[in-house]
Amino acid sequence: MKKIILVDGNNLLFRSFYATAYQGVIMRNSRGFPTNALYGFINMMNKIIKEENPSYIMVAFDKGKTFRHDKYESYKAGRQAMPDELRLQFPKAKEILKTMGIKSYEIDNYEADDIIGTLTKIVDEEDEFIATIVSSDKDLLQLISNEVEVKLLKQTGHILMNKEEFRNTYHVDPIRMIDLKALMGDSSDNIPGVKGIGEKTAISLLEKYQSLDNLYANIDEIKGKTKEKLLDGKNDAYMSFDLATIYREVPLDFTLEECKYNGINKEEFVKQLEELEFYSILKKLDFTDLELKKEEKLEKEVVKLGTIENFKDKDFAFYLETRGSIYSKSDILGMGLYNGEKALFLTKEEIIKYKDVFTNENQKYTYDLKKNIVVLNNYDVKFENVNFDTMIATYLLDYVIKDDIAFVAKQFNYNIPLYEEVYGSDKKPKTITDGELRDLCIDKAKFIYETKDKILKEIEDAEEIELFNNIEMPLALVLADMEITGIKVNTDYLTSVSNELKEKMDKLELEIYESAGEKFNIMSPSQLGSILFEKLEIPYPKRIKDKKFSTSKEILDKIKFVHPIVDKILEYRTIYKLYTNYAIGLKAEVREDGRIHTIFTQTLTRTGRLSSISPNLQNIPARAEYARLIRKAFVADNNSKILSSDYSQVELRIFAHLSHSTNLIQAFLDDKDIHSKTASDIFKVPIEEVTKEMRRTAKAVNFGILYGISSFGLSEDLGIDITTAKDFMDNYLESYPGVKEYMEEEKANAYKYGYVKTLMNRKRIIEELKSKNYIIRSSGERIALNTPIQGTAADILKKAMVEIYQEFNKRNLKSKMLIQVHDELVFNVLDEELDEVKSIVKNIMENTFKLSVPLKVDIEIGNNWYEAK
DNA sequence: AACGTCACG
DNA sequence: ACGTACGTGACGTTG
Repeated sequence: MKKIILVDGNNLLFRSFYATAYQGVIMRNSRGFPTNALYGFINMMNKIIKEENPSYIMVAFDKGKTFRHDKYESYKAGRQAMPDELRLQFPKAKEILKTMGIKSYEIDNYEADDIIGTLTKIVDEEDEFIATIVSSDKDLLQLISNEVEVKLLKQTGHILMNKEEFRNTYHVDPIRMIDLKALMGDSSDNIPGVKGIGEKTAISLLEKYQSLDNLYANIDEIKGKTKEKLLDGKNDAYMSFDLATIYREVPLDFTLEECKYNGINKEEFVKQLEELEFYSILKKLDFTDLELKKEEKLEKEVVKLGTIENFKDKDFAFYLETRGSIYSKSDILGMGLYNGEKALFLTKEEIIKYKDVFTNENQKYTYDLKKNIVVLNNYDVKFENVNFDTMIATYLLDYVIKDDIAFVAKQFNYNIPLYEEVYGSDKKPKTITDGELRDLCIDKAKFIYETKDKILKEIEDAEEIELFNNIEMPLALVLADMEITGIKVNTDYLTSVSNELKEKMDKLELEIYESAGEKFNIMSPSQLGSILFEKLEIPYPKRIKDKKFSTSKEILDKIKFVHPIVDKILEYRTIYKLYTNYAIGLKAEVREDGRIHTIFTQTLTRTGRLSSISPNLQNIPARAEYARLIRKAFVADNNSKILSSDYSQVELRIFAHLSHSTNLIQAFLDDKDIHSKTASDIFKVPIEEVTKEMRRTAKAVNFGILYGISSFGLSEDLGIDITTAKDFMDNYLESYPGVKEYMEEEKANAYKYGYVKTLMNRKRIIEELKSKNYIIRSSGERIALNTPIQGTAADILKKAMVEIYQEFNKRNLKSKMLIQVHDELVFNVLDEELDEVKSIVKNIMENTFKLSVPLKVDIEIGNNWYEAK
């Protein structure tokens, strides 16, 4: 039996194009040719070859308007014209296939589907071949037969759909995919289907009637609204049936035998990959028999090398090259400098030797200033008058930052090799010569220097210059200081906690094995699933999706009364997490100085928040009382206290301000307990009569508002039914006039401009709103509602941090800001400075930004982080 | 490397 | 009808 692989080429190119284009990123080579679709396409073809080791393979493409367009005007009308960036990549894809030894085929007036349909028809009719179709388009599932299966591509990986699998999923034969589409439609192809009928209804109807024809023949058996919809939509249904039917009589001028896989022309393939500058793909190929040319610069312009003298009285850009993903644990490889005329490479020793150039009066520009400060602090190298950081600037402009300057440079058509291309992976590290290193560092500095004005102009145009100059740039210095300072940790305490936890775990483990009647890996969701739901036969409390049992807390909570093992597993997990992630994990991060130095990533989140890594100090247990004890490990220095200051309900206050809801604003002016006040409003009882339960519910409603509410989400969160959740929401909107209008306006503006802004003009582009997919679009709307709130809160705390830092410096205080946790700041405060610091912090945090409601800050003091809360 | 789970705001 | 809350990071298992 021979097997042929049939690939839907259009589908593959579209997918890989939009995989990155959707984020606003279109990869190009150094000549500006777009390459992102080809990148995914080639990787996918390589993967297919590797997985299938095919003897026969062909790739089909669409060509011209099809007979479907002639017949139905609206066909694919909803689809936007193909972007130029994608269209340009098609001919290249076909060239590459040729080089790969893979037949590609297209014929005027037919789509790739039709070509594949015709070939599988041949496969069905003869006896020699079987076929595997590769695509993410479910339409092709109609071609499944005894001889034909579909590798249905998913976001990651794929599902192999054969006749049996299809029947399991849709409860009808594969050919009924057409009938299914006729009923439910397909928005991406503008196939209307029957209005009001979705997948669920369509499947259940077909399960009963098998086909569209039979359904309409027995239409009188159907009652109610569904019948009405079906009758109203009968024409649409038959038109959709027609559109969804793959045409299987395309006049092909070749045989299956002619789709033989010829094998790759390596030399030519390498040339093509080099032209596209796909060095990472090149590297993965095992072409040891070929002499791989190093990335040859196309007539690379020669940069004049200078001496340190050239940088003593001119503005310049510098880039510090380090090796290692976490800069605080990285090696310094050197630094590139560029001043518009001359370039210079400095070794680590030279950086230290010439450190004065970094503190002189000249304007300086870099990429990731904070990294420079932190890494070189150990060598007493300081930085002054660095007023432009490309990483921060492009972050504010909502470019995609991948912590790698090369990634940003690519978006400005600078072809700097990615970190991984230069240094390889942890597993397969690559070496770099001194010359390569020098050129690389200089290229990076050059990129910073040459794009600075352009980027600054973009910042000004986006009205983000104040945010940039007064908040984000100074904040880098604040964060650098926090990272350098670190927080003192009581390691003995962590050790005793971990011993205690280990004991508990061992005990629980034995009890669980006994209860289960066998040993198994408790932390393996799949093993745990079979123990609970198969061996112990605990009924699974939810509809089973694709054969897999979830063992999430949500599920286990539902069945914990059925079997005593469940509670033990929940407890085991809690303790396990505390043990590995916190007790052991944190201890491993303590440096020689007895302190933990986290890294605050300033350019990662889409909302403007910081994040914290290695370790993450923003998710230290706070909610469960037992777990909170971990906080005792974070202690004050000698003669000091830990001071924690946190904003009370900052996001709801911002929401009150943004929505202009007078009722909400008044509640904050009166300093009411906001959740009780909300409870009193939605349950329509006086505030004194609000019960704990009502307050808890109201709190969830308030969260829902901040996240861009849906009644389903609220009902899931509270474990109530959707109608009740909807009632709560309606009552809320009724009680707070203006809120609904505000939310509608915010969404409308987001659609209009394609982005939203915070009160300090931080901008977030929301690509999701352009999606044709309802789910993605809805998610975009929630983002549009939440980002101004979460982002403004981030803005305000960042502004406060900068002012507090500057005030400490001005007064020569020795107390230090240590940690930021989104609405909380943690300080080490010297005993004699306690009163002064307390008043500075409270005053600045509450007054740094004026809203129509007051900002309220609570301050706690203790010997460790646990006590200061 | 991706997924599941769970810690935080 | 669709399938759902917003923003993160780290761990273990599994393919």
